[in-house]
Amino acid sequence: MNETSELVISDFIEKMGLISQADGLPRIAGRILGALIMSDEPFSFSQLSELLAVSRASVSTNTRLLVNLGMIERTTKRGERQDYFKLKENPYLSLKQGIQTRITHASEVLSDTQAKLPDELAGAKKRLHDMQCFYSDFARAIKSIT
Amino acid sequence: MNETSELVISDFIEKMGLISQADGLPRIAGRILGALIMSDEPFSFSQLSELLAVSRASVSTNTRLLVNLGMIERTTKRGERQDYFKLKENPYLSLKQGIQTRITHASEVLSDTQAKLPDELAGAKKRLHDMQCFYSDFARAIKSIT
DNA sequence: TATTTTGTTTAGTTTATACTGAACAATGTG
DNA sequence: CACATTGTTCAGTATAAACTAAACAAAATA
Repeated sequence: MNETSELVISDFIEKMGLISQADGLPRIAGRILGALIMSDEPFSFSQLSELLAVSRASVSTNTRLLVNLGMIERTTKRGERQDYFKLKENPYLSLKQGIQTRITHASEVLSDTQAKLPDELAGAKKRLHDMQCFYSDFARAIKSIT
Repeated sequence: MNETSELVISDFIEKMGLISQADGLPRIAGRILGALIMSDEPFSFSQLSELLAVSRASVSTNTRLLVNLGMIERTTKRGERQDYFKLKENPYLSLKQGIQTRITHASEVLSDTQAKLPDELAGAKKRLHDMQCFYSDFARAIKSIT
């Protein structure tokens, strides 16, 4: 591993932190993800803490978050007491599902409201309907991704 | 307008605030959007401030945000000094574009990093590639929405 | 010109949340 | 058993963002 590569990698890790933040996840979660994407071997709990220069508490909470999201998984090594972490096979599947959940919820709010309104409020019902169409198209498009 | 409808409407406005928040926008922006969706007539600046019980400053910043996002537009009325606001014709188009921008940015980070890495790091390049595939599929799916 | 209306901007407050340090429990090791 | 290692939890701090009040500028009105 030469110096240039190391720079590219640490750069990528930081950028993943920012992307993560833009998606509403903690910056550290993104950095952990970035580190695991770049590594063939699983990272140990303390390795992550050192590499990213963050507290063990943050490693604990953010790895759990990513595990719950289904993006990484906890592994072990023979003769080792530490927890290890690696990318899951299809890390983006659950990311997709998370987005779907949010869209579905919005879509429900829209159709519920539409149903509750009297027919006199035709304009509002129309606008709600349009918006819901957009959301269901959106949901369908995402569902189509393999 | 009967009482039940008013309740449904104020309920919807609050829910739009929460949805907006989940999408990374200010709660008040969502509430403004909700109010405009429900109303056939444009709302004036001060009407929004009163209806939603928020400061004029918040109305100013959040309406501007929504105008910049292309979701609402500023209008006027003959003989009136106040600004008015109403939903744009296709409010979701630009919402879609915003998502596309974010995805495109992430995709670029991934391909840039991939390009910079030496071929020895085949595993990392593979994982970057997989992730980028997901993002470009995602972008394509969204682009397909009318 | 003085006053009111209107929207913007800025400085400060409030609120939410990311993050840390330290205490802790569980488990392994000598 | 004493001690070290490891991950979690909790209380507190730091940070970022939403929101407000008040000062402000621009324009209409009197």
